[in-house]
Formats: sequence, C-alpha cells, structure tokens
Amino acid sequence: MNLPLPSETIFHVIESTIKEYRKFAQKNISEQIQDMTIDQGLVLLFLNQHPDLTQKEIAALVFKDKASMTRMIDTMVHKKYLERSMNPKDRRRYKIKITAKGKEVLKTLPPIIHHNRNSSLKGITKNELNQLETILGKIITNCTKK
Amino acid sequence: MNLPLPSETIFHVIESTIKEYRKFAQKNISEQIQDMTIDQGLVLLFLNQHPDLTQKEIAALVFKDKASMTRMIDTMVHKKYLERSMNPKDRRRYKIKITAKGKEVLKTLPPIIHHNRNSSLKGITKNELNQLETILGKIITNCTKK
DNA sequence: TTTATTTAATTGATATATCAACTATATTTA
DNA sequence: TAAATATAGTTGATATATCAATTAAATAAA
Repeated sequence: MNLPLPSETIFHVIESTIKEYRKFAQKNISEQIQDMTIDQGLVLLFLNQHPDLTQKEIAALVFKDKASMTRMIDTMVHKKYLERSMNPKDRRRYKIKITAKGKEVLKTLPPIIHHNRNSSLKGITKNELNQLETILGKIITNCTKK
Repeated sequence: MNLPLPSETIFHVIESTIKEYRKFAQKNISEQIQDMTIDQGLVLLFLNQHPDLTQKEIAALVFKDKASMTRMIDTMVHKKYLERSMNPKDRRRYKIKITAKGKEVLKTLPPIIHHNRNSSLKGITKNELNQLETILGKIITNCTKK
C-alpha cells in the first residue's frame, strides 16, 4: 500500500493552520493581558453575549467536555473573572456571572481578537472564505454522518 | 465593537473539522487495534518510511514538543512498539527501531488510515483540495511571518 | 586545544484533558 | 403520584501537554 505520509495530507495542513493561529492569537493576547488563555477569553466572549449559557453549552462551543469545563470555570472563578450562583429555575445548573474584573478584560479583549482574525485572514477574499467553509463542511459531514 | 462570536468564525470551522476527523479516525483505529492512539500510529508511519528521524523531528511532524515526544516514545517502548538504542554517529540521539509488534501494527494500520482519509474526503474534488490547501497556506503564512 | 555555544533528549513541576462513576435535580412514564 | 430515566455538574484517576531547568554530547570559536 502506497500511503502518503500524514505530513503530506490535507489533515496535516488543517491541523497546522489551527495550531499556528492559536499560537499567534495567544501571543497577541498575552502581550496585553497576563494570565489569560485563548479559551478563557472565548468563554468570556460567549458569556458576554449569551449570559444564560450552561457549562455544558459553553463546553461544546469551545470543544471541551463538561469535566474540563467544570475545571476551567473553577480557575476562572478563582482568578475572579467569573462567579457562580445557583440558578433557581433549574437547580442543577449554575448562573455564571462575569465579574467587574471580567468586564474589564472584555474591554481589552475584543480589539485584540479582531486584530488576530483580520491579520491572519489578510489577502483572503470573501469568496475564498466561503469556499473554505463549504469544503470543510463537507469533511465534517463525512466524519459525523451516521 | 461588533465582534462576531468565535463560533461564527472560520477558525471555529477549522477546529471543528480537525476535531471531528480525529474522533472519526480514532474510532476506526480503535475498532481494530486496541490501545493505539492516532498519534502513536502516525509516529509508526513516519518511522517506517524514515527510520532515521530524531525524536525532535518526529515531534515537529505530529505537532508536539520534544518533552511530549520523550514521553510518547517512552510509552510506545513500554508497549513494545518501539525500541531505543544508542546512535553511534551522534550519541545525543537515539536510534529508534520499530519492533516486530510494531511491524505487525504497520500491516493493519495503513488500510484503516487509507479508509479514514478517503471516506472523510468523499465528494471533494482535487480542485477543491487544492483550493483548501492554498487558502489555509495563506492563513499559516499570515500567522507565522515576521 | 581549551572554552564557549549549540543541540538532543530527559526530568520535575504544573497545567490541562478525558473517562467513568457519582450526586442532585428535573422530567418522563407507568 | 411513585418509579424510572435523563440531565447538569462534580470528582478521582489517569493520561497528555507544556515550561523551564538540566545533562551529555557535538560543534564552533578563542
């Protein structure tokens, strides 16, 4: 069987892309906000626009499982970016609130992220982005159907 | 600032794609080879075609750092897929050899991986693959230049 | 040739991720 | 309504990843 090496496949390119983007984005975040990981930043952005998200829902949005999310929110609570309080409508869930410190970060973070996205997509047309999304969508479908 | 949510960006799609592919590929591998992770399989494939790779070089190929690679190869040695011996030409490096058990796996693995790649890319044209590679290449360049 | 620098790999500390088992609450169904 | 099932979140065990410091050997510079 003449199988191309993993490094010669499109999957290698895809993985390389997301790793380099994450490295790039983390570097730019760390320059301005210390002790803030990309994923923690994303959690803040999500909660800011959707305050009623459950831990499980946030987990899905950032590609983690619920156990990881428990611990991630533990550390964000410990760092005073978030607060947990009971949700009276469903006492299995928490209400997760962004603290004042968290809101401060939410002033600094969006411009950085905006810049990360823009500069990493520089020279790529709207049309190309659509192509990208379409093709990747096919791969996702192939991997998840049935 | 009206910043789209992370889940609405192309980065989310890219990350989703690689995660789903990995999940899909791992499932198919686990059905036939127990106790073998994707990354361990990739290491075997690389070493099979390039027996003189150093740990550091393998690390780069599978997107890990050298400390992770030390430990990954430790476990593969422990599981009897690999053997380390000294490299007389450069005694800082190891010569990493695939054992008989490793070679057995290398009979089973390639067809699985072939199937994983093929079925996850089903319905995608050569041209689309080229587009994909080109566009992702631009993102990588944007993230790594300077 | 001795000394300084670089390189490959390891180690310890720590962070992060994942699985399975569990708790508490809510929802369904008999 | 009581019992069964499903859901949100936690926890412990374990695996995996990352960083910084270290070791040992090779290479470059003095």
